[in-house]
Amino acid sequence: MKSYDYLLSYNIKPSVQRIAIMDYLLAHKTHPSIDEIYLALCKDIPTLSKTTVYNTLKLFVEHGAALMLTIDEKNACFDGETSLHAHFLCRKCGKIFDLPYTNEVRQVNQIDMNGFKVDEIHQYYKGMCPVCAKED
Amino acid sequence: MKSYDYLLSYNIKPSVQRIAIMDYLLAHKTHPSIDEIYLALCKDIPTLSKTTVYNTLKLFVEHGAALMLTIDEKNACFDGETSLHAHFLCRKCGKIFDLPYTNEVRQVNQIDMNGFKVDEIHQYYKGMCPVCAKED
DNA sequence: TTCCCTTTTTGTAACTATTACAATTTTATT
DNA sequence: AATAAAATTGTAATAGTTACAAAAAGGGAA
Repeated sequence: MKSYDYLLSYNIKPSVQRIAIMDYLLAHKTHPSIDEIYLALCKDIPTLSKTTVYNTLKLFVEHGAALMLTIDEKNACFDGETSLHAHFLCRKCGKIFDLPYTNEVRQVNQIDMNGFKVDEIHQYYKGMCPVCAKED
Repeated sequence: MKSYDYLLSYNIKPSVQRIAIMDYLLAHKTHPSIDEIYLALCKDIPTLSKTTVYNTLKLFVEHGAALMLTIDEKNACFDGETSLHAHFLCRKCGKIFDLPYTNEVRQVNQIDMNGFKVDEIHQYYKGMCPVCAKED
């Protein structure tokens, strides 16, 4: 019941669908898209609607329980790991990797940069991952 | 004829449409979307097709003459300023602002991070801009 | 339990952004 | 002027996302 308590800690009322989606996010650190999550969970919850996946992830993001990544212009991707870290998109295999965060700006909560109130930071890198680079 | 030579310097063959689009990008540092560019240029080039705007910006990005921003999940935005800088999206007014780049990682060209070959870096902030923050 | 109210989920349809593609137009070359 | 190559255009298709109303599920109070 890990996801159950995790959701509660973010003030999200647990439900079968919400727990399943959070379970998936916490178990699969591959930054899955809506479609991936939907297709994977359909097997267990045959009545699952894609709209629910959309609604639920939107809810998670609003409550800070997940991050939405826009590093891949094709699909929004989601990350259950909400601590400060960077992302790398491999142009060849399309996978998204976690990388250490190297920015001077580190505090996400309402820090003040010349009057700009920042509440969310993203650090995106694109290029080729070690495996794909070796294949070249 | 600034855009003309600018395009040539990126090995892009100039055309009426390409020059108009690059002119717009260089004159409007507001990170416009495809639609904004299309609607703005339609007045001058009534035959302009939205497909051309898509094709042209894709070409610009491939040649390094422009950047595609994915900070706003709704629309891709484009930036004629290709030097290293960060972007800030205001959640209230939706505008995108330039901010100084503060990352330790500074070299875009094929630097090597633990085997990850990076060729593009994005630093995105979200929150509220000074003007909108004052209105609250 | 049953009734009633609220929340969540679902499915369809609508909408929007983007891409594919073939036809047309323009440009460059001989 | 004729031809080939490149660029542009318009339409149609695709894909991702959202709106919305109906159905289902959950949660007290009588």
